[in-house]
Amino acid sequence: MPKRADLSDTFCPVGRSAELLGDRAVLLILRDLFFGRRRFEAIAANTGLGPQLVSARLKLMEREGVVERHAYQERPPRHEYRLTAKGKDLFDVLYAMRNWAERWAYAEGETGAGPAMRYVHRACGTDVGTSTVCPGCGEPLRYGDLKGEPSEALRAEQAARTG
Amino acid sequence: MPKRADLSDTFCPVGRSAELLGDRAVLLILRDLFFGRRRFEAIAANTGLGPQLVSARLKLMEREGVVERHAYQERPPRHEYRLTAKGKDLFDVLYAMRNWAERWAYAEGETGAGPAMRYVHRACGTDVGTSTVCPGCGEPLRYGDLKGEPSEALRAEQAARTG
DNA sequence: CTTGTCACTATGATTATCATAGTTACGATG
DNA sequence: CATCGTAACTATGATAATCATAGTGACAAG
Repeated sequence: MPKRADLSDTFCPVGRSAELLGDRAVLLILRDLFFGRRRFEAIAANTGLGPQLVSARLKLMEREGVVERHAYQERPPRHEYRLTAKGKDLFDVLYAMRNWAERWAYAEGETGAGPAMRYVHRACGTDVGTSTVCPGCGEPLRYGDLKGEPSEALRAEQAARTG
Repeated sequence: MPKRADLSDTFCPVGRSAELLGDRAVLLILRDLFFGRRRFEAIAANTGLGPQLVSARLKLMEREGVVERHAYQERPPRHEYRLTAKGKDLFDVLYAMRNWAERWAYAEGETGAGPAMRYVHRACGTDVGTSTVCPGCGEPLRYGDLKGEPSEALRAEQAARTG
């Protein structure tokens, strides 16, 4: 491809987000980071992306300020990647994607009974379904408010990928 | 590229969404459709994408059931593209992207005073800022509840692109 | 001193994307 | 009736991103 058009200076907010988020690899890496996977190899294994692509995208995300590279030990040198505040604030986007998929992207009963990924509001214990506001207590849902529990099908799939 | 890994059968909901939404062109086309642009040429002009790419993505989106091709006149044959219910339900994703960008992707005062795109809750007239719940009346915000008003900077940019 | 782990980098084949130009179907203008 | 204009595309060739696979550097353990 010739260099794709740059959207980083458009005044449209969706355009600016699309520069970073309009990329499969970035979305998958973000998903893993939100899920608590911080190490390079773990992300590469679970996403199924090649190490070159993971490396390139993590560098991009670091430049964009959504992740931070952090040494968790010196000898041998080992690093992990953490979401910054700007990165954590992408939770709403990923959660909206999840909600949409749960509503539209599965065949009847494909994940057994219930959603592929169940979320419970920590504060009140309510299963939030696919709402942006807790159906129990009415509070808007933010990053950290929810406890996710993967369905049996999803757990099995992840186990197969990560060995 | 070699054929990229297929995510349409993963059990992860973010993965399933990423298959469609992890693509700049799809996001830009969705943005335009939400904004009321339904004609092929209008979308191509405003997004800046080539007609080949717009054509390919609209076909993909039709296969995925998020848009419908609709003839609005017979002679000469003219078509427009409309969001289906499944497509309209992507509003939360685009809105979350917009909110994130408004909070993080602009330099101080870059769009003048206020956001690049202002949204007002139709039901109560409150400026919703970057919330998912109306700060005035507390209602969750859905597609159709909001009236968008582009900033002067954004209006000028769009006018320049669409001639 | 060989094997193993983590975090990458290098290489080559394949394919998506862009810019530009061309096509089809018609209506309107001169 | 020949040309111009518009909408909605399709065709072509150059360029660049992606994938699979293999390899590197730093260390630790056996």
